[in-house]
Amino acid sequence: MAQAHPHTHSDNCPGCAATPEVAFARHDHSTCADDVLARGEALAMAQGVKLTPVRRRVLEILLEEHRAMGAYDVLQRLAAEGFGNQPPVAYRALDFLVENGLAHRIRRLNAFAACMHPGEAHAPAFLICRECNHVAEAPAAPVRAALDKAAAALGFVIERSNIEALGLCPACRGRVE
Amino acid sequence: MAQAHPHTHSDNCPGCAATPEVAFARHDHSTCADDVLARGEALAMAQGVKLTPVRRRVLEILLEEHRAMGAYDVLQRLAAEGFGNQPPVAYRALDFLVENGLAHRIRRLNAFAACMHPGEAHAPAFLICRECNHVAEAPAAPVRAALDKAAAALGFVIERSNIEALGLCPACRGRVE
DNA sequence: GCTATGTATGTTATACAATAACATGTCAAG
DNA sequence: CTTGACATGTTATTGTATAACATACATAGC
Repeated sequence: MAQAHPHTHSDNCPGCAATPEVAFARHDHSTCADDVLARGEALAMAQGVKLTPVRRRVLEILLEEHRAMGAYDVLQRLAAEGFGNQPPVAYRALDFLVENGLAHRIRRLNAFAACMHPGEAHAPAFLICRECNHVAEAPAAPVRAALDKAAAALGFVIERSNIEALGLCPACRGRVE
Repeated sequence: MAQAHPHTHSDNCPGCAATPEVAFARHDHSTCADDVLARGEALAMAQGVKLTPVRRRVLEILLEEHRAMGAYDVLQRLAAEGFGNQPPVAYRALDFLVENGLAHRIRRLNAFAACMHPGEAHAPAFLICRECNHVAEAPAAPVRAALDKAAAALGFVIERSNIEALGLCPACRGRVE
Protein backbone atom coordinates (compact mmCIF):
# COMPACT_ATOMS: atom_id res chain seq x y z
CA MET A 1 0.00 0.00 0.00
CA ALA A 2 2.92 2.26 0.47
CA GLN A 3 3.42 2.64 -3.24
CA ALA A 4 -0.09 3.88 -3.71
CA HIS A 5 0.75 6.21 -6.51
CA PRO A 6 3.77 4.82 -8.30
CA HIS A 7 3.60 7.53 -10.85
CA THR A 8 5.75 10.53 -11.29
CA HIS A 9 3.01 12.81 -10.24
CA SER A 10 2.75 16.16 -11.80
CA ASP A 11 1.94 18.07 -8.67
CA ASN A 12 4.65 19.54 -6.64
CA CYS A 13 5.73 17.29 -3.86
CA PRO A 14 4.66 18.93 -0.64
CA GLY A 15 6.74 17.18 1.91
CA CYS A 16 9.79 15.82 0.18
CA ALA A 17 12.61 18.07 1.06
CA ALA A 18 15.26 15.51 1.81
CA THR A 19 17.31 17.66 -0.47
CA PRO A 20 16.40 21.17 -1.48
CA GLU A 21 16.35 20.20 -5.13
CA VAL A 22 13.36 17.90 -4.74
CA ALA A 23 11.35 20.01 -2.37
CA PHE A 24 9.23 21.76 -4.92
CA ALA A 25 10.36 19.82 -7.97
CA ARG A 26 8.59 17.01 -9.77
CA HIS A 27 9.74 13.59 -8.85
CA ASP A 28 8.60 10.05 -8.24
CA HIS A 29 7.12 10.12 -4.80
CA SER A 30 6.60 6.40 -4.37
CA THR A 31 10.24 5.96 -3.50
CA CYS A 32 10.09 8.55 -0.75
CA ALA A 33 6.90 7.05 0.62
CA ASP A 34 8.18 3.47 0.76
CA ASP A 35 11.37 4.59 2.34
CA VAL A 36 9.67 6.75 4.91
CA LEU A 37 7.25 4.02 5.88
CA ALA A 38 10.05 1.53 6.33
CA ARG A 39 12.00 3.95 8.43
CA GLY A 40 8.90 4.72 10.41
CA GLU A 41 8.46 1.10 11.32
CA ALA A 42 12.08 0.72 12.31
CA LEU A 43 11.85 3.86 14.35
CA ALA A 44 8.75 2.76 16.20
CA MET A 45 10.38 -0.55 16.97
CA ALA A 46 13.48 1.17 18.24
CA GLN A 47 11.47 3.48 20.48
CA GLY A 48 9.46 0.64 21.92
CA VAL A 49 6.15 1.98 20.70
CA LYS A 50 3.76 0.23 18.39
CA LEU A 51 2.86 1.18 14.89
CA THR A 52 -0.57 -0.43 15.10
CA PRO A 53 -2.83 -0.94 12.06
CA VAL A 54 -4.71 2.33 12.47
CA ARG A 55 -1.57 4.29 13.07
CA ARG A 56 0.25 2.67 10.23
CA ARG A 57 -2.68 3.21 7.94
CA VAL A 58 -2.86 6.86 8.86
CA LEU A 59 0.80 7.27 8.07
CA GLU A 60 0.26 5.51 4.75
CA ILE A 61 -2.65 7.77 3.96
CA LEU A 62 -0.58 10.84 4.68
CA LEU A 63 2.14 9.48 2.45
CA GLU A 64 -0.24 8.50 -0.32
CA GLU A 65 -2.10 11.77 -0.39
CA HIS A 66 1.19 13.44 -0.10
CA ARG A 67 -0.10 16.69 1.19
CA ALA A 68 -1.15 18.29 4.43
CA MET A 69 -4.46 16.75 5.45
CA GLY A 70 -7.05 17.78 7.98
CA ALA A 71 -7.89 15.29 10.70
CA TYR A 72 -11.36 14.91 9.24
CA ASP A 73 -9.98 14.15 5.79
CA VAL A 74 -7.94 11.38 7.28
CA LEU A 75 -10.91 10.21 9.28
CA GLN A 76 -13.03 9.97 6.17
CA ARG A 77 -10.52 7.67 4.55
CA LEU A 78 -10.20 5.58 7.67
CA ALA A 79 -13.94 5.20 7.92
CA ALA A 80 -14.14 4.12 4.28
CA GLU A 81 -11.77 1.33 5.12
CA GLY A 82 -13.60 -0.01 8.12
CA PHE A 83 -11.72 1.71 10.89
CA GLY A 84 -13.52 3.77 13.47
CA ASN A 85 -15.25 6.79 12.06
CA GLN A 86 -15.23 9.11 15.04
CA PRO A 87 -12.86 12.07 15.40
CA PRO A 88 -10.85 10.66 18.30
CA VAL A 89 -9.72 7.75 16.16
CA ALA A 90 -8.03 10.05 13.71
CA TYR A 91 -6.75 12.46 16.32
CA ARG A 92 -5.22 9.74 18.43
CA ALA A 93 -3.39 8.19 15.54
CA LEU A 94 -2.24 11.56 14.28
CA ASP A 95 -1.10 12.64 17.71
CA PHE A 96 0.81 9.42 18.05
CA LEU A 97 2.59 9.99 14.77
CA VAL A 98 3.43 13.56 15.69
CA GLU A 99 4.58 12.53 19.13
CA ASN A 100 6.92 9.99 17.66
CA GLY A 101 8.33 12.12 14.93
CA LEU A 102 6.58 10.35 12.06
CA ALA A 103 4.33 13.23 11.17
CA HIS A 104 4.08 16.93 11.71
CA ARG A 105 1.26 19.17 12.62
CA ILE A 106 0.93 22.30 10.58
CA ARG A 107 -1.04 24.63 12.72
CA ARG A 108 -1.53 27.32 10.18
CA LEU A 109 -3.53 24.83 8.13
CA ASN A 110 -5.06 22.83 10.96
CA ALA A 111 -3.50 19.92 9.18
CA PHE A 112 -1.04 17.08 9.41
CA ALA A 113 1.62 15.81 7.05
CA ALA A 114 3.93 12.81 7.08
CA CYS A 115 7.46 13.59 8.14
CA MET A 116 9.63 13.00 5.13
CA HIS A 117 12.78 12.23 7.03
CA PRO A 118 11.90 10.65 10.33
CA GLY A 119 14.67 9.73 12.67
CA GLU A 120 17.06 12.29 11.39
CA ALA A 121 17.48 14.96 13.99
CA HIS A 122 15.76 17.85 12.42
CA ALA A 123 13.84 20.94 13.33
CA PRO A 124 11.42 21.18 10.48
CA ALA A 125 10.24 24.44 9.02
CA PHE A 126 7.17 24.40 6.83
CA LEU A 127 6.91 26.50 3.76
CA ILE A 128 3.32 26.91 2.71
CA CYS A 129 2.53 28.25 -0.72
CA ARG A 130 -0.42 30.59 -0.59
CA GLU A 131 -1.23 29.90 -4.20
CA CYS A 132 -1.07 26.14 -4.62
CA ASN A 133 -1.27 25.29 -0.93
CA HIS A 134 1.57 22.89 -1.20
CA VAL A 135 3.78 22.45 1.80
CA ALA A 136 7.49 21.79 1.84
CA GLU A 137 9.33 20.58 4.87
CA ALA A 138 12.53 22.51 4.80
CA PRO A 139 15.64 21.48 6.67
CA ALA A 140 15.94 24.16 9.30
CA ALA A 141 18.59 23.19 11.77
CA PRO A 142 20.12 26.67 11.63
CA VAL A 143 16.71 28.21 12.24
CA ARG A 144 16.18 26.05 15.26
CA ALA A 145 19.64 26.90 16.51
CA ALA A 146 18.90 30.61 16.25
CA LEU A 147 15.61 30.06 18.02
CA ASP A 148 17.27 28.16 20.84
CA LYS A 149 19.71 30.98 21.22
CA ALA A 150 17.00 33.62 21.37
CA ALA A 151 15.15 31.56 23.96
CA ALA A 152 18.28 30.97 26.00
CA ALA A 153 18.79 34.72 26.22
CA LEU A 154 15.49 34.85 28.10
CA GLY A 155 16.24 31.83 30.20
CA PHE A 156 13.63 29.82 28.36
CA VAL A 157 14.17 26.18 27.49
CA ILE A 158 12.51 24.98 24.30
CA GLU A 159 11.02 21.52 24.16
CA ARG A 160 9.05 21.62 20.93
CA SER A 161 8.73 24.20 18.22
CA ASN A 162 6.61 25.09 15.26
CA ILE A 163 8.18 27.07 12.50
CA GLU A 164 5.85 27.87 9.66
CA ALA A 165 5.98 30.33 6.82
CA LEU A 166 3.51 31.47 4.23
CA GLY A 167 4.65 32.66 0.85
CA LEU A 168 5.13 31.70 -2.76
CA CYS A 169 6.78 28.55 -4.02
CA PRO A 170 9.05 28.76 -7.05
CA ALA A 171 6.42 27.48 -9.46
CA CYS A 172 3.72 29.88 -8.35
CA ARG A 173 6.06 32.79 -8.16
CA GLY A 174 6.69 32.31 -11.85
CA ARG A 175 3.03 31.83 -12.65
CA VAL A 176 1.22 34.52 -10.75
CA GLU A 177 3.62 37.38 -10.36
CA MET B 1 -8.21 52.91 29.80
CA ALA B 2 -4.76 51.99 28.67
CA GLN B 3 -3.41 52.07 32.17
CA ALA B 4 -5.94 49.55 33.36
CA HIS B 5 -3.69 47.88 35.82
CA PRO B 6 -1.25 50.48 36.98
CA HIS B 7 0.24 48.10 39.48
CA THR B 8 3.46 46.25 39.34
CA HIS B 9 1.75 42.98 38.78
CA SER B 10 3.18 39.87 40.21
CA ASP B 11 2.58 37.62 37.27
CA ASN B 12 5.18 37.19 34.69
CA CYS B 13 4.70 39.53 31.82
CA PRO B 14 3.76 37.46 28.81
CA GLY B 15 4.36 39.79 25.98
CA CYS B 16 6.90 42.32 27.13
CA ALA B 17 10.15 41.37 25.58
CA ALA B 18 11.32 44.71 24.39
CA THR B 19 14.47 43.70 26.13
CA PRO B 20 15.30 40.16 27.18
CA GLU B 21 15.56 41.21 30.81
CA VAL B 22 11.88 42.08 31.11
CA ALA B 23 10.41 39.25 29.11
CA PHE B 24 9.78 36.89 31.94
CA ALA B 25 10.62 39.27 34.75
CA ARG B 26 8.31 41.22 36.98
CA HIS B 27 7.80 44.78 36.02
CA ASP B 28 5.22 47.53 35.78
CA HIS B 29 3.24 46.71 32.73
CA SER B 30 1.21 49.91 32.55
CA THR B 31 4.12 51.73 31.01
CA CYS B 32 4.48 49.15 28.25
CA ALA B 33 0.74 49.19 27.60
CA ASP B 34 0.42 52.96 27.35
CA ASP B 35 3.41 53.17 25.13
CA VAL B 36 2.23 50.39 22.87
CA LEU B 37 -1.22 51.88 22.52
CA ALA B 38 0.20 55.27 21.62
CA ARG B 39 2.48 53.74 19.07
CA GLY B 40 -0.39 51.70 17.72
CA GLU B 41 -2.40 54.82 17.07
CA ALA B 42 0.47 56.56 15.41
CA LEU B 43 1.11 53.52 13.31
CA ALA B 44 -2.47 53.19 12.17
CA MET B 45 -2.51 56.84 11.25
CA ALA B 46 0.69 56.48 9.31
CA GLN B 47 -0.60 53.47 7.42
CA GLY B 48 -3.81 55.19 6.51
CA VAL B 49 -5.99 52.67 8.32
CA LYS B 50 -8.39 53.40 11.12
CA LEU B 51 -8.11 52.33 14.69
CA THR B 52 -11.85 52.39 15.24
CA PRO B 53 -13.46 52.08 18.68
CA VAL B 54 -13.89 48.33 18.53
CA ARG B 55 -10.41 47.76 17.23
CA ARG B 56 -8.90 50.11 19.72
CA ARG B 57 -10.82 48.54 22.53
CA VAL B 58 -9.68 45.07 21.53
CA LEU B 59 -6.10 46.22 21.54
CA GLU B 60 -6.62 47.74 24.97
CA ILE B 61 -8.16 44.53 26.23
CA LEU B 62 -5.22 42.54 24.98
CA LEU B 63 -2.89 44.97 26.67
CA GLU B 64 -4.85 45.02 29.91
CA GLU B 65 -5.20 41.29 30.20
CA HIS B 66 -1.65 41.08 29.20
CA ARG B 67 -1.74 37.52 28.03
CA ALA B 68 -2.67 35.46 25.03
CA MET B 69 -6.45 35.51 24.76
CA GLY B 70 -8.85 33.42 22.74
CA ALA B 71 -11.16 35.25 20.37
CA TYR B 72 -14.10 34.28 22.53
CA ASP B 73 -12.46 35.66 25.66
CA VAL B 74 -12.07 38.97 23.90
CA LEU B 75 -15.60 38.76 22.60
CA GLN B 76 -16.96 38.24 26.06
CA ARG B 77 -15.33 41.43 27.24
CA LEU B 78 -16.51 43.35 24.20
CA ALA B 79 -20.05 42.18 24.75
CA ALA B 80 -19.93 43.25 28.38
CA GLU B 81 -19.11 46.74 27.18
CA GLY B 82 -21.87 47.07 24.66
CA PHE B 83 -20.07 46.12 21.51
CA GLY B 84 -21.34 43.36 19.30
CA ASN B 85 -21.40 39.98 20.90
CA GLN B 86 -21.04 37.74 17.87
CA PRO B 87 -17.82 35.98 16.92
CA PRO B 88 -17.20 37.96 13.72
CA VAL B 89 -16.94 41.17 15.73
CA ALA B 90 -14.00 39.84 17.68
CA TYR B 91 -12.40 38.04 14.76
CA ARG B 92 -12.57 41.05 12.50
CA ALA B 93 -10.98 43.35 15.02
CA LEU B 94 -8.33 40.78 15.88
CA ASP B 95 -7.57 40.12 12.24
CA PHE B 96 -7.23 43.82 11.67
CA LEU B 97 -4.76 44.16 14.48
CA VAL B 98 -2.74 41.20 13.29
CA GLU B 99 -2.81 42.45 9.73
CA ASN B 100 -1.45 45.79 10.82
CA GLY B 101 1.21 44.51 13.13
CA LEU B 102 -0.50 45.54 16.35
CA ALA B 103 -1.18 42.04 17.56
CA HIS B 104 -0.01 38.54 16.93
CA ARG B 105 -1.82 35.30 16.48
CA ILE B 106 -0.45 32.39 18.41
CA ARG B 107 -1.68 29.39 16.56
CA ARG B 108 -0.54 26.84 19.05
CA LEU B 109 -2.93 28.37 21.55
CA ASN B 110 -5.65 29.50 19.18
CA ALA B 111 -5.07 32.84 20.77
CA PHE B 112 -4.05 36.42 20.19
CA ALA B 113 -1.71 38.76 22.02
CA ALA B 114 -0.87 42.42 21.66
CA CYS B 115 2.37 43.09 19.89
CA MET B 116 4.67 44.64 22.42
CA HIS B 117 6.77 46.55 19.95
CA PRO B 118 4.70 47.50 16.97
CA GLY B 119 6.35 49.36 14.17
CA GLU B 120 9.76 48.03 14.86
CA ALA B 121 10.71 45.65 12.12
CA HIS B 122 10.67 42.40 13.90
CA ALA B 123 9.99 38.76 13.25
CA PRO B 124 8.50 37.67 16.52
CA ALA B 125 9.05 34.27 18.04
CA PHE B 126 6.72 33.16 20.78
CA LEU B 127 7.91 31.26 23.77
CA ILE B 128 5.06 29.49 25.47
CA CYS B 129 5.56 28.09 28.94
CA ARG B 130 3.81 24.76 29.26
CA GLU B 131 3.50 25.20 33.01
CA CYS B 132 2.21 28.71 33.54
CA ASN B 133 1.01 29.27 29.98
CA HIS B 134 2.65 32.62 29.79
CA VAL B 135 3.86 33.78 26.45
CA ALA B 136 6.89 35.88 25.72
CA GLU B 137 7.47 37.60 22.45
CA ALA B 138 11.13 37.11 21.83
CA PRO B 139 13.15 39.25 19.44
CA ALA B 140 13.97 36.84 16.69
CA ALA B 141 15.48 38.70 13.82
CA PRO B 142 18.29 36.14 13.54
CA VAL B 143 15.73 33.35 13.51
CA ARG B 144 13.82 34.96 10.73
CA ALA B 145 17.03 35.54 8.83
CA ALA B 146 17.90 31.87 9.08
CA LEU B 147 14.41 30.96 7.98
CA ASP B 148 14.59 33.25 4.98
CA LYS B 149 17.84 31.65 4.04
CA ALA B 150 16.46 28.12 4.29
CA ALA B 151 13.48 29.15 2.18
CA ALA B 152 15.64 30.87 -0.38
CA ALA B 153 17.59 27.64 -0.85
CA LEU B 154 14.33 26.12 -2.08
CA GLY B 155 13.38 29.10 -4.17
CA PHE B 156 10.60 29.96 -1.77
CA VAL B 157 9.75 33.53 -0.87
CA ILE B 158 8.39 34.08 2.62
CA GLU B 159 5.68 36.64 3.17
CA ARG B 160 4.56 35.88 6.71
CA SER B 161 5.84 33.50 9.33
CA ASN B 162 4.87 31.95 12.61
CA ILE B 163 7.61 30.89 14.92
CA GLU B 164 6.39 29.33 18.13
CA ALA B 165 8.05 27.25 20.79
CA LEU B 166 6.79 25.31 23.76
CA GLY B 167 8.92 24.83 26.82
CA LEU B 168 9.64 26.04 30.30
CA CYS B 169 10.06 29.64 31.35
CA PRO B 170 12.78 30.49 33.87
CA ALA B 171 10.37 30.68 36.80
CA CYS B 172 8.71 27.35 36.13
CA ARG B 173 11.94 25.65 35.38
CA GLY B 174 13.00 26.47 38.90
CA ARG B 175 9.68 25.46 40.40
CA VAL B 176 8.78 22.19 38.75
CA GLU B 177 12.00 20.53 37.79
C1' DG C 1 -3.84 -21.71 31.17
C1' DC C 2 -5.76 -17.84 33.70
C1' DT C 3 -5.98 -13.47 35.41
C1' DA C 4 -4.40 -8.80 36.12
C1' DT C 5 -2.64 -4.73 34.04
C1' DG C 6 -1.62 -1.51 30.67
C1' DT C 7 -2.51 0.13 26.36
C1' DA C 8 -5.26 0.70 22.08
C1' DT C 9 -9.61 1.30 19.99
C1' DG C 10 -14.50 2.37 19.57
C1' DT C 11 -18.40 5.50 20.62
C1' DT C 12 -21.25 9.30 22.33
C1' DA C 13 -21.58 13.71 23.15
C1' DT C 14 -19.99 18.17 23.52
C1' DA C 15 -16.87 22.08 23.67
C1' DC C 16 -14.26 25.25 21.25
C1' DA C 17 -12.80 27.99 16.99
C1' DA C 18 -13.76 30.20 12.73
C1' DT C 19 -16.25 31.84 8.71
C1' DA C 20 -20.10 32.47 5.16
C1' DA C 21 -23.57 35.35 3.96
C1' DC C 22 -26.30 39.04 4.42
C1' DA C 23 -28.24 43.47 6.65
C1' DT C 24 -27.30 47.87 8.44
C1' DG C 25 -24.83 51.89 9.44
C1' DT C 26 -21.34 55.63 8.63
C1' DC C 27 -18.50 58.74 6.42
C1' DA C 28 -16.24 61.16 2.89
C1' DA C 29 -15.57 62.05 -2.27
C1' DG C 30 -17.81 63.47 -6.17
C1' DC D 1 -27.54 64.24 -1.85
C1' DT D 2 -25.98 60.33 -3.71
C1' DT D 3 -22.68 57.01 -4.43
C1' DG D 4 -19.22 53.95 -3.05
C1' DA D 5 -16.08 52.11 0.29
C1' DC D 6 -15.57 50.42 4.50
C1' DA D 7 -17.00 49.15 9.24
C1' DT D 8 -20.21 46.94 12.12
C1' DG D 9 -24.06 44.03 13.46
C1' DT D 10 -26.54 39.62 13.14
C1' DT D 11 -27.92 34.86 11.89
C1' DA D 12 -26.58 30.59 10.96
C1' DT D 13 -23.45 27.16 9.98
C1' DT D 14 -19.19 24.74 9.42
C1' DG D 15 -14.92 23.09 10.98
C1' DT D 16 -11.65 21.52 14.65
C1' DA D 17 -10.70 19.19 18.87
C1' DT D 18 -11.39 16.78 23.21
C1' DA D 19 -13.81 14.83 27.48
C1' DA D 20 -15.57 10.84 29.21
C1' DC D 21 -16.68 6.35 29.13
C1' DA D 22 -17.02 1.42 27.18
C1' DT D 23 -14.76 -2.31 25.05
C1' DA D 24 -11.12 -5.11 23.17
C1' DC D 25 -6.62 -6.87 22.97
C1' DA D 26 -2.04 -7.93 24.22
C1' DT D 27 1.29 -9.67 27.43
C1' DA D 28 3.58 -10.37 31.94
C1' DG D 29 3.11 -12.81 36.19
C1' DC D 30 1.01 -16.28 38.85
